[in-house]
Amino acid sequence: MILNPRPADAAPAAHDRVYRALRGRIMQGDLPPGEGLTLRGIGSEYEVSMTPAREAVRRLVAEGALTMSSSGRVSTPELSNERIEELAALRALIEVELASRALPRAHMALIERMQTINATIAEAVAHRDAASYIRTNLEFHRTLYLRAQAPAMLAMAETVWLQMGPTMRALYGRLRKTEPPQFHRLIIAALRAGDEPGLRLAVRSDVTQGLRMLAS
Amino acid sequence: MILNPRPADAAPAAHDRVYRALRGRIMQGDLPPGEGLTLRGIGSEYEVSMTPAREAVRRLVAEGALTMSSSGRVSTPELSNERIEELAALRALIEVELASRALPRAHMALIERMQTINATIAEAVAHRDAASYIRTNLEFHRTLYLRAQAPAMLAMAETVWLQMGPTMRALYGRLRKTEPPQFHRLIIAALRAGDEPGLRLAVRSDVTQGLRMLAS
DNA sequence: ATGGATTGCTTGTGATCACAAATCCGCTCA
DNA sequence: TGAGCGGATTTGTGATCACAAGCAATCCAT
Repeated sequence: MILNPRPADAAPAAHDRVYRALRGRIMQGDLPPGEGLTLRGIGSEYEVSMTPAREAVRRLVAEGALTMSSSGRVSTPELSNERIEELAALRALIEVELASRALPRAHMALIERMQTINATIAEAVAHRDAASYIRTNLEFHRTLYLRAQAPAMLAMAETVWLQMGPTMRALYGRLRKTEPPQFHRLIIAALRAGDEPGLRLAVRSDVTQGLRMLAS
Repeated sequence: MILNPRPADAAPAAHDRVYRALRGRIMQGDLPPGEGLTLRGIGSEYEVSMTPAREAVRRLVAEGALTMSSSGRVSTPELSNERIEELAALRALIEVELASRALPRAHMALIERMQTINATIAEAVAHRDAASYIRTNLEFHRTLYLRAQAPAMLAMAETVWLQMGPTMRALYGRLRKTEPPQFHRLIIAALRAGDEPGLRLAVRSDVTQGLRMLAS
């Protein structure tokens, strides 16, 4: 029997490090829509050659986090209103299902953790910190969905988040008077009550909420 | 004004050609689950160097069509029953929505085209041709979903198909007595009648049908 | 002064190479 | 007979280079 087959603490591959860094920045809205990226630029920024930069970018393009022109230039996506509506509908479909599957396994410790995260969100809103808001909001949802024990669905949901990242920043950034997340309280209340229809409605409302900002 | 800015008929990039070829083979079940692939092997098979082969493989891994071990070895995925259930549930969620959105735009020519495809499926079943069955079955669904005018959703659905490709082959391959697709007739009938609830049920049934083969 | 061609720089693509790690094979020894 | 071990080979990773296409700023002609 092999004693130590795990490269767990080994240095992660360069392309993976670059991928994770870029992915994090995109998902939490660090990059505005339409931002152009170059392989050599990414390479020098993370002190690697073009090869790992290319692989990280390719992976993000495959996930829809970046778009690639016919000539190979990559940039953050500028989503049309129709595409935003589609992505919101996908979020509603997948996340309602995830929440529903998580409900039977949601015990008190989880609900309290979500309440803590929700308090952090309220802080971010008060400080007009868009990046912190987006990041903590995603953490709120992910905390719940992890309990669904459905990794493929969660991966799909994260892919959708990733695609909306730059646009979310643009939306929340231009927003002046933001109210604390009202639907998060409904989600927590439904979890407490074990109310599945109420939970589905609350999640759907929370996810679809951002759409109304498009009309502004 | 530039007269001819399109590289439409230009030679597609090598990595893209390799990607499409591999993707097609995976989606229609040419490769069994657990099949190992090597970059140099792919490169020599398609007469390219390792670089395009690596990019094609990376892209497929990002889409879940291939799995990558911690040491970087790639192979077609061997799905657990839990994962298959998840993917089937995702298909049900997304494809029911796609069908629902396509329904108002489904005119007679489309329905007739689907009926033609369905006849081809029956032939494939009669000849025990698993690859042809899978390919034509996907064409049946894609023909309908294209009418939904929802490219992001369709891309998600195709990603799920891709992940199930090798497993589908294993499932249909071991199947002896196959009946022609019963639910496809229900789908067509619901389209004709403009019956949205019936369409949703028929699509959900058709998508979930394959799950029963797991119990065998 | 303005429109259009052209030159030079930037950028992505693909090939090749060096290297380290993992895998696989046969061998040895208990 | 079988488990552990050794080296040879295979394999992925990352860097570098040559090349062609793209893009932009410039320059010239009208």
